[in-house]
Amino acid sequence: MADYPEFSVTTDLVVLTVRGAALQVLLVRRGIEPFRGAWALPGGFVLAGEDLDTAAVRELREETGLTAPGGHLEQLATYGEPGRDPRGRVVTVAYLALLPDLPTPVAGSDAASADWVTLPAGELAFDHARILADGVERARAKLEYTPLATAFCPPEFTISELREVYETVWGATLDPRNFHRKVTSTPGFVEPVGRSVAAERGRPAQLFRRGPTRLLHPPMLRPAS
Amino acid sequence: MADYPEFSVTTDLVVLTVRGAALQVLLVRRGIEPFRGAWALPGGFVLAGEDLDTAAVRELREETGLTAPGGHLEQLATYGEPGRDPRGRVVTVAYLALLPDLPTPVAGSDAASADWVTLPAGELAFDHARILADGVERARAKLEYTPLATAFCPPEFTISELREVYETVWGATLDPRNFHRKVTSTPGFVEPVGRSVAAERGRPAQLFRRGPTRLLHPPMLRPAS
DNA sequence: GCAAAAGTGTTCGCCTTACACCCATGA
DNA sequence: TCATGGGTGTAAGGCGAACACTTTTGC
Repeated sequence: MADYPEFSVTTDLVVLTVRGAALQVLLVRRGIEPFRGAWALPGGFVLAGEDLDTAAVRELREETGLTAPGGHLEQLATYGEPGRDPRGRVVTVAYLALLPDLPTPVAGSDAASADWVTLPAGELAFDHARILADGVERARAKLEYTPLATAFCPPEFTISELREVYETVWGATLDPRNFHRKVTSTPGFVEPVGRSVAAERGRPAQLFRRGPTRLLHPPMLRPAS
Repeated sequence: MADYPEFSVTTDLVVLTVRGAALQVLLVRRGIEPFRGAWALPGGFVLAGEDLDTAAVRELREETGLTAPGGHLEQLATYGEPGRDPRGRVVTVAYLALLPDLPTPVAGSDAASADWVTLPAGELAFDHARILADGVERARAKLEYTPLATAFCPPEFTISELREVYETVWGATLDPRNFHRKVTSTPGFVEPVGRSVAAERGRPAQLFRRGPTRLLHPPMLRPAS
């Protein structure tokens, strides 16, 4: 063991949400060098005796004040190119988090300042632009064959809200009628709550909550580019 | 940086191949403690100044003597649970490699001994059984929507050979006629070489090589379980 | 009633499936 | 000529895309 090089290990988070009609990512302004003042993904060093997943959850809570109830957190990929951090040899295990649009704004507790930024998000510190791009691509792909779009929604939601998530993340427009039928006919995707909610205009929409299925059969199909 | 804990980083490889009608994984017998004498995934420590991908390619070459020409190598996932290595805090970046059934047997150059083991592969050192399971699941899923099955085949192959790869990895039987039509009609999946090869019995089969497509439209469908 | 959004019915065409059938070779 | 595997034709059924149509609300 002593013959081999030592690394620092960090977890960085690609935290995505859908607000209005925009896909947004949680970014922090770096308060220290390197890249002081630049936007970066939230994250930090893994502590001794701490699991990688635990570190990611802790960073998410520290940066956003949330524990992702109803949200989703998964490992994305690991980045370890020798020159990627000027401070030394740092390996970053990136995580992807999908959260509903929470009324609580970001409380930058220990970060200099944190904010939601609409994509595309311009220049980022380190290789975070690439990590962000990988996370967005993963999210787009996973909407097809998993019910993870519900992670962007509150616990109870309408089919239209769910459709807006798909349209925002994919940057496409979907037929409301066929989307409704597809979602409600896919076993275990959503379950009716039994109540309705009045919209600003038009017929009230039924409320649904997420179903038990973790994999969609058949998958939702992204329109041809 | 000095305030944060130091880690060792390794790359471990899930190297899969299809031989005969069996899905096999490359395993090594550990020559040193811990887990001396047990089967383990090939791999080793990342060197100073070495990229993670580069380390994976190096380990693959050192353990198998191959540079995976025509094969496939991708990052799988990262495992960093505190107690997973009794020697200390080790984070392992796992890679998945898909290789054709090479005439060259495994040359265990610096490993104690390496061999192909038919799945399922019993007890493994560390948490390698879980890493292996993750790799097999990734391979099964990727055959659906990518042309990676060709990574298990030699540069030129018949449609029947490709079908045997699918059948072996999925553990399912596929209709030869429909499989042939599906593969040859999916744009960019395979390209005809123009030559044929005589089989032991029956009509000679046309040879194909892999096409340029990286994503299958439409995907190959796994039969309902 | 009218506008607007929710939700249903129906048709068309493509793709999968199942399987009949023909082709090319060795014995 | 027969057995065997390679490859094509074709009809039935399922599903997605498109869109007409009905339902339920606010004004």
